[in-house]
Amino acid sequence: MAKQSPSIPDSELDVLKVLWDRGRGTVREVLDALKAAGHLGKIKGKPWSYATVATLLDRLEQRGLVSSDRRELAFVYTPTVAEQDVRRERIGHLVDKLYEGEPGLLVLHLLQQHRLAPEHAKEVRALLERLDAESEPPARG
Amino acid sequence: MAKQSPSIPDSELDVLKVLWDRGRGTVREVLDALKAAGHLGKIKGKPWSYATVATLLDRLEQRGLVSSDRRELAFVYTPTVAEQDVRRERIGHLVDKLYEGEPGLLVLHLLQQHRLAPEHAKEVRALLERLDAESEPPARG
DNA sequence: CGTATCCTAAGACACTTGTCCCAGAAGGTC
DNA sequence: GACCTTCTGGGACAAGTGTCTTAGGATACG
Repeated sequence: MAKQSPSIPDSELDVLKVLWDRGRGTVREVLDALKAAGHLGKIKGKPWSYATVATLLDRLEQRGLVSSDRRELAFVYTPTVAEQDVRRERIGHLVDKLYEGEPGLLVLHLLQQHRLAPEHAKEVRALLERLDAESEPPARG
Repeated sequence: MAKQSPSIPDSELDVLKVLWDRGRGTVREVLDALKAAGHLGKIKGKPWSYATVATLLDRLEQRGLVSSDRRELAFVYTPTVAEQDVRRERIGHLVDKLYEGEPGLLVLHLLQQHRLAPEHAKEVRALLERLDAESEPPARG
């Protein structure tokens, strides 16, 4: 056993997101959800075919990221990883690749180059203070 | 101008980073730098061969991300994109794919799940206050 | 000149990704 | 039972990536 998460491809991620949003779904349901959301393939620039979604779900299952369960006619797929985890993995990768493993640098860049919604900025400040207080030694004299 | 960068592959990024660090370099220099840094291929898990680095530099040139200039014996490669830009592109992608286009959410996640070095935390707080002050009406009284 | 070096060019090759077609099986309908 | 409809299964195939081999040109050195 080596590594089963060679970074999920974008297309599979799109499928996975639908499952995260809905909890579970069949090929057809995922396809419809994507269409409803106006999703388009990155190469052909048009909505995926049923087969494409099926393949993607299949590959996700091979990666162990979703599990399938046959009910009635169709397989129902359920994610076995949390969005959290995938996000964490992606961030980790990005930070390692482009920010020398320093999440702080990424944060700085985000703040400098991407204007965030004010409510997020507020939350960020609050969170930061909380963390600050925690990590600080109880300044005991 | 649309997008000529269908996301740089990781391997090419590794090469590009060396060029960013050193300003420029030949195949051999990049190779040596990577070896010195203990870099290993992701599939074979061993240091790249000269040819691999050459291929990667070549592909980078095809993408228009580095330019080559023959001096003496060897080609010298120089990056034509700034690390900044690549970082921005990557972040944008990540934010779009996993954070509904909200950089603020990413920041929040980073702060919650990745402990950052205290000096970065400090900088972040400072930066945030500055931004805050700027965007706020100069409530001077 | 002959040989050891180092460089480039060209391409090979396996695996991954993006995308889809088609032949059947399973179930419903009259 | 003959027919749809919807699913699954099993490829297929072009591009993109990761990695290397091989052949050959230029340089350097005795």
